[in-house]
Amino acid sequence: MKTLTKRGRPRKFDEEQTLDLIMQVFWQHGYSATSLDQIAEATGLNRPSLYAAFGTKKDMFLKSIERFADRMEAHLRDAGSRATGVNARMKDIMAAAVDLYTGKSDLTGAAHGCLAISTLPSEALQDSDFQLALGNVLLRMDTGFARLILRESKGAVREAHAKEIAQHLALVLHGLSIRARAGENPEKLKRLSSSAVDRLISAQASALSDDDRHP
Amino acid sequence: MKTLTKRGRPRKFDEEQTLDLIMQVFWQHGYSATSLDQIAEATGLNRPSLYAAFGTKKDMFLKSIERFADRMEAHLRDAGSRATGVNARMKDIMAAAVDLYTGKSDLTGAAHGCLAISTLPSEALQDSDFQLALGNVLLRMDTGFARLILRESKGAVREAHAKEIAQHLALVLHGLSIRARAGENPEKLKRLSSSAVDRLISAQASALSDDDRHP
DNA sequence: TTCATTTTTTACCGTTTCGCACAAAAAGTT
DNA sequence: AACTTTTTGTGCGAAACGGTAAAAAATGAA
Repeated sequence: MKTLTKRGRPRKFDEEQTLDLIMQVFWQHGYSATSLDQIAEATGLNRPSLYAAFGTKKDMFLKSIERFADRMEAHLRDAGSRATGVNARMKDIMAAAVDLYTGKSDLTGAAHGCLAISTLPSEALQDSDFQLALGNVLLRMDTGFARLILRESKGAVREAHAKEIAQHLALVLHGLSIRARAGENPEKLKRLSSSAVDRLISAQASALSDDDRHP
Repeated sequence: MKTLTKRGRPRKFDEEQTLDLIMQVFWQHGYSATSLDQIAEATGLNRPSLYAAFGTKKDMFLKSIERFADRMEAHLRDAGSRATGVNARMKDIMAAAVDLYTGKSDLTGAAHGCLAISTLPSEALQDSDFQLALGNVLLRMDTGFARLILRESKGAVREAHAKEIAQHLALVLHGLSIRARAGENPEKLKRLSSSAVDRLISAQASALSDDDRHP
């Protein structure tokens, strides 16, 4: 049994929601352009407290990325669990992603694009940990989409084929993030994602989800 | 008539190829993580000379972006001028982009992705000039692709439709840049781009280029 | 040679950066 | 009340940052 009541001076901040604040600073300014003073001001803490709780600036950034990836996956998984059929599910997922990218989600209130796609690439070549983190985000997206396609097609689509479609969808999603970061209109991005899903999935319609659409 | 022979001490560097070197430093490290000392070392010049010739760090970066966009457009335009039919042309363009992104082009020797897509997004929210530059790059890509589709379809595709397809292709292209920056395999990326083009364009095959494929 | 002009070079300025001592403060424990 | 433990606040310090002033060097013109 560990101690239930801690010994020393109590913290005046919640670690989880402080990490949320840290994440938002990185989300807005990227890694290199973010200073610890900015983070200190945004969280109301001073640098030694931050360092004690989260480690170095790099540690904070990687923890923010992982946290973002978790939130993002939950957000999209939730959005993709209502409609029926790959096409409709993917449209919902893309629309939810655009909401998140353009600040209509609860994660942040501004049009920041995807934290990982917006901030990791510029750092990826000077620190292999960042490049690896970026690769992990991509892989997570690929496998998530591929699983959705495989599960929904009930064996009508081979695994290699599903992986390919999943990567096509991921390519489009990351392109959407770039455009959101450039300040493009949310509704326009949603229309764009919807038509892209139609083109990328409807070609496989006969093999995928005719059952769902003509029950 | 202006003076043909300049008056003062002659420069010991060529402005054009020096800007190429500057561009490569930004391409590798991004904007914020690049220091003027790094640029000075890469070019063999010292900071005052750089400042006199190219202005501030921000000026150098924006000039690098514009230069890259010009080079990129020429590179892709050239690649898309050999085959016949939208599908084949777009595949060639995508393959040429992957070559450029993975260091097989003459512009650089390493897998850096797209300079604009890799480095501008992380800075776009703190400086509206950077966000504007990003938007310009996207617009240039969109209109370039749309023009190719319109020209190749000979009136069989309405302009709004062509714009939409062009944006789909641009979304995919930017996704490819992210993946190149993450270090993914060039051949894998080319296969991915080829199948994506097939899916995005073959749906319009009857309206687009049946003539070209069944002459 | 002497002067005017332009570039290079050296050196510096004020700021900001990140990480970390060090001591004060706030709690539980004895 | 005295001690232990943990966090907070102040502040340092060595380095890096972007930008520029001032001097030295290299050319053409007079």
